Amino acid sequence: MPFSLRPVQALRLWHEVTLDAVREDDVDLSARQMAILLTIYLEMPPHTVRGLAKRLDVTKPVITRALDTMGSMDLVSRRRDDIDRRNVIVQRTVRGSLFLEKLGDRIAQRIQGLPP
Amino acid sequence: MPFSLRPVQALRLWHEVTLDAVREDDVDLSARQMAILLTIYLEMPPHTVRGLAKRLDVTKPVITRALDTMGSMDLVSRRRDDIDRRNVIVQRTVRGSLFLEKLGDRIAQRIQGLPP
DNA sequence: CCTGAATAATACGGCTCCGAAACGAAGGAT
DNA sequence: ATCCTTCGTTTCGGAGCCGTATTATTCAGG
Repeated sequence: MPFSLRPVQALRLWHEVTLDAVREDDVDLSARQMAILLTIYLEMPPHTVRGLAKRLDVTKPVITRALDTMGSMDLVSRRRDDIDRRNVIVQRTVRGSLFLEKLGDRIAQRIQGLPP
Repeated sequence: MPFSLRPVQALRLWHEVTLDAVREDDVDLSARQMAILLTIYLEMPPHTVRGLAKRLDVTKPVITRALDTMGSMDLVSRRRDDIDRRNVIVQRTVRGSLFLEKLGDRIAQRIQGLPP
């Protein structure tokens, strides 16, 4: 039996999780940055700038800048591809893993508390 | 029986919804802006700058700036409180309602498609 | 080699956003 | 009328981010 949720309940879930994140995290990521981060951590590697740009349907500089910012926050890291040195491989970090782990726990916890 | 979800499944849900939003919407809201918008639309009015700042645990200029930006996007509107003219009342707009309605539908739809 | 394609990064002008501090307008108390 | 508080906004220097266009590096094919 699939779990279903009215849109307004879904919005409340989103609201609670977002509110928690704003209050407890020091980082304030945009939707684009969050999408990039989640793609890197959830989808099959390798991740390149071009691939991410295509996946999100945004321009490449958007990805480069987001990686600059999140790299300086130590949420992701970059290295050159040794096989094709034009490519940049985007990699996970310990801090990024912890950040998303916390987010996942928050969402799961909030879903648990929803009306049946 | 409460619906439960592993954190990694919860993250996948978040990922899919965020990815949809990035690809289909022209607006790219930060977590703070989204939290403000959802608070305005889901919680009991009236909403003031000070109240929102307290709710999100951020400074007042953060709220003012976010309202500037989202106001120019026609996602929210402001008017003076006639009773206490120091206050500013934050109000919903048609476009904001449509935006969040779309988001709620997206989340509900993605939850439906999750493994049981 | 040399040329052309592909990749990521950068330059640009313009806008948003930051936290801390100062500001003006309005209300409350006496 | 005069303080004092409250509220939202603005200012400041510094930083991030936008899309478009350009650059540098690398690869692939003749």
